[in-house]
Amino acid sequence: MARVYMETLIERCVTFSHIKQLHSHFLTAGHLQSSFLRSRLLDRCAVSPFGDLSVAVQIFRRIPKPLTNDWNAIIRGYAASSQPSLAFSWYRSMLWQASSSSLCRVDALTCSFTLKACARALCSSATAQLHAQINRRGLFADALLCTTLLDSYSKNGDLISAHKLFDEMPVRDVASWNALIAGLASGNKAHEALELYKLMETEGVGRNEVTVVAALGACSHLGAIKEGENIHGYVQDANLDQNVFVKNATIDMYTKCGFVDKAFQVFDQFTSKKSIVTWNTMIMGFAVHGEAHKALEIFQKLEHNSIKPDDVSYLAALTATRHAGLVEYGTSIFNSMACNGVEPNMKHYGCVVDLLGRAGKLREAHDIICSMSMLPDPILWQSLLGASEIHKNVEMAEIASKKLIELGVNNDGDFVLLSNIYAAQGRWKDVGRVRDDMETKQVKKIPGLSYIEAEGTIHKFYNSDKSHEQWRKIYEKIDEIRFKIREDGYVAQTGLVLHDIGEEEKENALCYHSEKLAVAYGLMMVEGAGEETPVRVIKNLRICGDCHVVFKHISKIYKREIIVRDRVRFHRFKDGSCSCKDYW
DNA sequence: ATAGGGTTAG
Repeated sequence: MARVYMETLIERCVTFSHIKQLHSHFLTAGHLQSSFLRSRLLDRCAVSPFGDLSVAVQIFRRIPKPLTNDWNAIIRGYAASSQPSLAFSWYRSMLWQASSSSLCRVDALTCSFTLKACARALCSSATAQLHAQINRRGLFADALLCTTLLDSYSKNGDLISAHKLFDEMPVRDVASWNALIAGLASGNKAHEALELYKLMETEGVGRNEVTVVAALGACSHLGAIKEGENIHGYVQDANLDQNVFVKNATIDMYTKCGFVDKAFQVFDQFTSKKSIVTWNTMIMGFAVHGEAHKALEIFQKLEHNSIKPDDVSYLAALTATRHAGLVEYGTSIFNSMACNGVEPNMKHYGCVVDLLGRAGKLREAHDIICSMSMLPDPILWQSLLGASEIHKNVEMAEIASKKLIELGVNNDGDFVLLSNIYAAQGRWKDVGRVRDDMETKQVKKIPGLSYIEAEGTIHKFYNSDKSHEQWRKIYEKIDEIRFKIREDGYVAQTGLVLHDIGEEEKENALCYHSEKLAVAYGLMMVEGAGEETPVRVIKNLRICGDCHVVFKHISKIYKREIIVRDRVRFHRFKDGSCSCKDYW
């Protein structure tokens, strides 16, 4: 039989039994002598979803003198497997073999597959070694291979090397740009990602679906709605909007920028096939905006559309109940997971512990942590500690703190919470002890940071920050706000201040919080704009309780909607109340 | 000939 025909047969294998039949046929017909057909079959067996890597390895072992492509098939299989790091040992064996045989040599594909393994196994040292190999073997001009290398640097978080490589690459195409933009967007360099995206536009480099997905992701991170809208506009102009990845990224962008209704509009008008991620993104979108009923309605629609919810769907639904305090609903969802074939993971536990704890069921939350079959991670105890603070339960707080100390967690927030609980009861001696602990343990403090987009740039504020060029005006604005909200009945939440100092000093310690500075600046900037323009602020930590009260007053007195994205959810202040209904 | 870049998550 002709080789071309056999090749077609390999391509037509869609079950494992096809592969096995073909393999036996090859054996009897002597086709395994043909290195071309052999490596094609090996590749199919090693990487296709219905294949079997261990069988591929068995076949490989029986090859007396494996050639380059036989090795490549196995390395490719391991790179795509659940143990990508095993690809490295195969790569090393191949290198060794190649040094003593003229039948196999490390080529561009070998490097490409091994780099894929580096990206998946998060191994930056191997990435650098491969980089050296690529240079030594004169493969640097290969644009595809260089992009794979760039991607591996990106995924390993080495954005400096990724960027340097990008600058040095002799040939770049759209995929090279995409790899770097995606790396920057997910590596806490979303701003640079958008800069690069805009550079693509000005340099006239063609953008595609992958480009806009990465750029939209950067907007989601930043909450950069203006740029997000621009990209969405481009998506529509360039007819990229029927791609499901693009849709999902767009929905997520509108959600994370605070416009969940707009996100739903995009979701609702999406006529081509939704993926499970589309559904999950929308459920999570409503969940973090506190719209639990809409989130859960969509969660139930999964069933009506005969779509099996996955682990993220459950997490999103649990998140919805968590932010709305729907304890019974949440518990029943949690308990139904295992029956529906989805085992709860650490994040599901995190959600449920928070749900119960926040609702004041501290004992139940504690018991769930203790009943877990896996080792509970520190976040669960942190969550219980946070709930203990809300419900002023010293005993449970001490249990949780003790666990955290045992686990060697040195997070300033935990110490602050504990000291908060003592402070709320006037136990200043205990407060002092916790403070001393913080000193001796050299706990690192994450500073609160809020930022706001105005006139196309991002303005950042820390607590009591005076670095903004308009800081005097901002502080004057805060004085004005304080005066007006006092008339509206505001009383400072001085119980939130940790130090044993006078009331007036406590109030002063609160009033220049980063989120207040950002909101005050935002109010100044939208003064001329219509009432429908909200002030949108993003904070890296959770919003402070006093700021929460203040923003409710502001939204009423200044007739201005304020949208705050904190570390875990959105707060929308309107007409004197917040979308979280004071439950957070 | 065979290879590269993408979405949701406490």
